[in-house]
Amino acid sequence: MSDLHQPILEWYDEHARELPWRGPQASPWSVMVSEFMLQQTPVGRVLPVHEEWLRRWPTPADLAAEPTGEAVRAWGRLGYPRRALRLHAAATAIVEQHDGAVPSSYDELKALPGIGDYTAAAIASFAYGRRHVVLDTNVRRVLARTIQGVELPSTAVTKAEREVATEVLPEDDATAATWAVAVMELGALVCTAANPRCGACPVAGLCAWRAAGRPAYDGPPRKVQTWAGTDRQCRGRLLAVLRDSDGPVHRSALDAAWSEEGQRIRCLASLIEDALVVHAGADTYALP
DNA sequence: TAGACGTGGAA
DNA sequence: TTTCCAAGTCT
Repeated sequence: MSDLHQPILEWYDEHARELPWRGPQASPWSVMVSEFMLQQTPVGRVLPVHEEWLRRWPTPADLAAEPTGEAVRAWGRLGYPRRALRLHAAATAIVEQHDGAVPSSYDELKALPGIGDYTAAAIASFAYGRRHVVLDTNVRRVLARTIQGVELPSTAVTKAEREVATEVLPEDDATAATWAVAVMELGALVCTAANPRCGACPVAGLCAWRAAGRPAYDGPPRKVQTWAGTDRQCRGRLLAVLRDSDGPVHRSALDAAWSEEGQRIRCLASLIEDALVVHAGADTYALP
């Protein structure tokens, strides 16, 4: 048993946030919806949307029965709206292939649209108490610091990194599942990327990075996301017009949302290609 | 495997 | 004001 286990498990027991997708009352579907929404989106912005989704669509079948456009609209401003499409597609697959119940195995989950390694492990672990290596950015950062002694993990998950995560995973399913969420929570609340609160950390005394004097990140430059003027910004503007409209909108409304014509046309075409937008009629567009 | 893919809050 | 980035996935 790793020396990290007990302090982190005890810390989690005392400091864990109460979130609607946690605890015994949360359904696997609630967990699944939260995991989709939390992919690259902060908890605070997910909270109200998740509540609305679970109220409106308490089961996968409820969502699957809706047009995909309703999922896109209800996604609101969470960002990366293709996640709404994939969640809808996953719900449809669950109805057709799993009798409407969120599957419990990693392999079955991984086969669903929008579910990669992290999300499959997270749902299996958090919703069903299975033992899995749950390797998200928080866990990677905590292990990079406490064990490897570096400020931040590499860009991509390495084999060695996964081996370390496997080695520190508790043996039994229940403890492994709690461990997974506990390490994530520690990374989210204490061992944060920018200003870690080592004074509040239960394993500060065991941390290799702290012992080394908290050396600054010394790896390849991390890519900076440009934003202004990008296709992503343009697509976001166009989709927002449709999302905020009850029905189809005329082309002129989209023209007003983005002045650069070539880019606007290209982005509208890509939104249609992605099935986030449909050509509703002569010069009118709508959510699918 | 590097790049595309939204959004808004914090420093 | 600008930069960074938050529970990733897909191609």
